[in-house]
Amino acid sequence: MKLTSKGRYAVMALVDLARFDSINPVSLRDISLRQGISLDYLEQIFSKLKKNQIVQSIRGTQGGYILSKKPDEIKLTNIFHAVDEKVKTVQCKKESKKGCNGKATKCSTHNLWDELETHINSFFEKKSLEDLLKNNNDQRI
Amino acid sequence: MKLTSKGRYAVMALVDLARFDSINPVSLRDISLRQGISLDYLEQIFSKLKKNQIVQSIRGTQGGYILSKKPDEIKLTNIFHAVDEKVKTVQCKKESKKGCNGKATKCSTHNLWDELETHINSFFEKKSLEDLLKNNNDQRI
DNA sequence: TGTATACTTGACCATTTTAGTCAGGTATGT
DNA sequence: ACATACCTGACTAAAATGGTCAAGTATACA
Repeated sequence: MKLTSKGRYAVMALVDLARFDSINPVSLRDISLRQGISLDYLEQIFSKLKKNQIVQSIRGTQGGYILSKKPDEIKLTNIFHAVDEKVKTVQCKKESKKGCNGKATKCSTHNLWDELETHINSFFEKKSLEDLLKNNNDQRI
Repeated sequence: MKLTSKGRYAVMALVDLARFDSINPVSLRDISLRQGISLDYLEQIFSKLKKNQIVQSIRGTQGGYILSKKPDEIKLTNIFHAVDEKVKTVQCKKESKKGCNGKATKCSTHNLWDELETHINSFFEKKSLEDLLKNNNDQRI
């Protein structure tokens, strides 16, 4: 299962963006400084967020990024998906002829991981950027 | 967050054990053959399961391992904890003087990971080995 | 008492993933 | 034209993963 800093950074950056993009586009440089995330790494992340239509870019001086949708329309599941944070627990290779671990049948834990993924995904599908914004109103950075 | 093959193997091995240990102790060799898990790796895993009182070992010929408790008393959370599968999503270092990412305050996603961990743990706390046994009655290996 | 079985421990290692860095671009507002 | 800021791809150090290998120790049983 993958749930690492990349996903966390993506969420942090978008929360930052959501707070400031109503006036001007927000440059990655600003996000980098405010959130303490490497600029180069942010660029990689935003490249993916853009491909997935979560943000829009505006080039040139005073350029930057803005959200493509309203914060309540951006679910965490969208964000994680965009940056390749797969909520995939363990690989019981699905499409090989063999079942899990080379056996002819499913391993005894196969269904378990399916259930777990559903459980986790339901969490991320409910949560939106908007929810996180509310949550952090009194925790100014 | 970590949820990898080690945890999956531990669960698979214990399901195997639960099915066969009522008659004789089950040797790791048998589990290795039935489940397709390396014997050497199983030994590492069972060393930890033993330290955490999930299994007991019986040495010598005809020796092997047996469960320390009944399958319905062994929750998945116990198993994962034993083999160091921490359901720890991302490190926002808790006890450092600095907050997350070197900032003075919590990062905007800090609470999120706490909630997620709670969400996942509640899943594992409900599930027991017994549940998995039932689930696999008609999926003989 | 010898021997096979099976647990026990610790060191080691190849591969993959992670979390970036680096070096160049290109586009655009002023 | 020039500063700003996006854009892209290659590269990499460090850590985690998923094991292997070697050398034991304990016990049952013939």
